Amino acid sequence: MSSPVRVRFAPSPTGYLHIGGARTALFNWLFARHYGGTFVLRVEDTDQSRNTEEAAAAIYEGLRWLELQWDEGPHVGGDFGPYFQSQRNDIYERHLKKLQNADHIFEDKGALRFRSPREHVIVDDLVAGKIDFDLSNEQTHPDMTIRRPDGSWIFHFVNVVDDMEMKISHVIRGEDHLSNTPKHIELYRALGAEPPQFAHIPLILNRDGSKMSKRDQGASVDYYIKRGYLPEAVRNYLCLLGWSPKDNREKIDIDDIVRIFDLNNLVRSHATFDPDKLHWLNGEYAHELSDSEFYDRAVATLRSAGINIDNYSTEYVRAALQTCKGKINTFDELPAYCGFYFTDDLSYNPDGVAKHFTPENKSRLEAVRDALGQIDNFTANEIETIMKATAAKLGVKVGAIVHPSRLAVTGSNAGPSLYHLLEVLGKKKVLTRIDRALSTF
RNA sequence: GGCGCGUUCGUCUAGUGGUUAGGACACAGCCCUCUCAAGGCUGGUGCACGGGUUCGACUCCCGUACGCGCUGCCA
Repeated sequence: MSSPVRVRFAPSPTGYLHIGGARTALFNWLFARHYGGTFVLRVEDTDQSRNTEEAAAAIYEGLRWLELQWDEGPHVGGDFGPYFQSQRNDIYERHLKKLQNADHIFEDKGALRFRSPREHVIVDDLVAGKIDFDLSNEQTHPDMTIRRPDGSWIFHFVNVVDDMEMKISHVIRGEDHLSNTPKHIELYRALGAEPPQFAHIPLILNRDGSKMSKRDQGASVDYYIKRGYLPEAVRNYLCLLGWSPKDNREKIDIDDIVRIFDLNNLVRSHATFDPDKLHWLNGEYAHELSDSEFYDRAVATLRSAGINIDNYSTEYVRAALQTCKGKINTFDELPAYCGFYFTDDLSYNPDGVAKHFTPENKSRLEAVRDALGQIDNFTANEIETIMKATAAKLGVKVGAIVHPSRLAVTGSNAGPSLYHLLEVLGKKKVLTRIDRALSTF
């Protein structure tokens, strides 16, 4: 690569960061990092909406969350600003003048249009390959508008001017722009500039094959932030959509990806977003969080779920959460998983009641209560020993008393290790809960 | 309609003329086990279709079908 690598992510401030946009940003970022280039963030707010900063905030937040730090752009500045199109009017005027002087522009009912040279344009795309577009027919390829009668600019023109002015070397964007590219190339040429290299990456679709749009659940990065997904996991998953390390790895360190990422090995077909795989991958990351990382995230999740953990000692909360570590894939599963630690007002799972709160289990549960009541040193080890001994005495498998016990104490059929959760709850609470359950039989 | 791009298990993908078509998610079964997970093992499902080219096509060419995109004074 002869000229320095400069790429950009150029979203319009819509108030949210689309998951597809996030991947576009990610691929730009990866490419820049791989080649030691510059990643520019430019806000395409040509429609002059008043709340640009507010609407762009979600984009900043999403990019920061994914740790896709931009080298130039809003908040960080740079030598090619301003980085908001709404502030670059004089630049557009200047280039418009150039085009007008060269007779490339004509007026049409107050709007300005660019007169196409009407030739074939070859797009040599890094992903899609060489494509020949025939723009010679005016009927099928009308001259594009570049400015509205009210003076506002059309995307195609400002996008090209900005990429040119900002010395963008590679335009990496969604494939929905592929068909626009020959028109853009005409503009570059008319402005006397060499077009950048183009790389059009395939789109991300929904399960049903439709394009992911704002309305679709999970189409916004914000969705994953709110649900307590891990940014490394989401970022990793996004990398796997349209790109592959080709060695069967799925969970890959971002530094490794930076090392091997390139544009010429991108997949050319569209990808379907698979929430299940993301969920799994998030679990892979969640399971290897350190104890303190897990604790911090868990506490934040419980707080925002409205679970009152402040009535409990730090020691208790810490011990409770420790029994959940490695058991959940995403943090939004946590409140339901461990809520029983933080309330005495349990409701019993109906299926579980039907299955485990049976007449024959009543005496077993009573036996469990009595046995647990005998324990002085109420630890998981001791509890396990006693439970097994009790089962043996009753002549049943330990599972036969574990299930009703779990239901009695947590209200659920699934959860953390029973012996450990009993220890955390403490003898007093455990006995109270078993008695309460017994009274419902 | 025109133009462009695409099509390998349900999904993400590996594969660039000769492979038992590999991996992952999901799914099913088994093992382990105090539940649920995790982990281990096993299993099923795939080259859109039709023509070529070739000794030989998932791989190359041409069509068809289907999908998606563009065709805006949206970005």
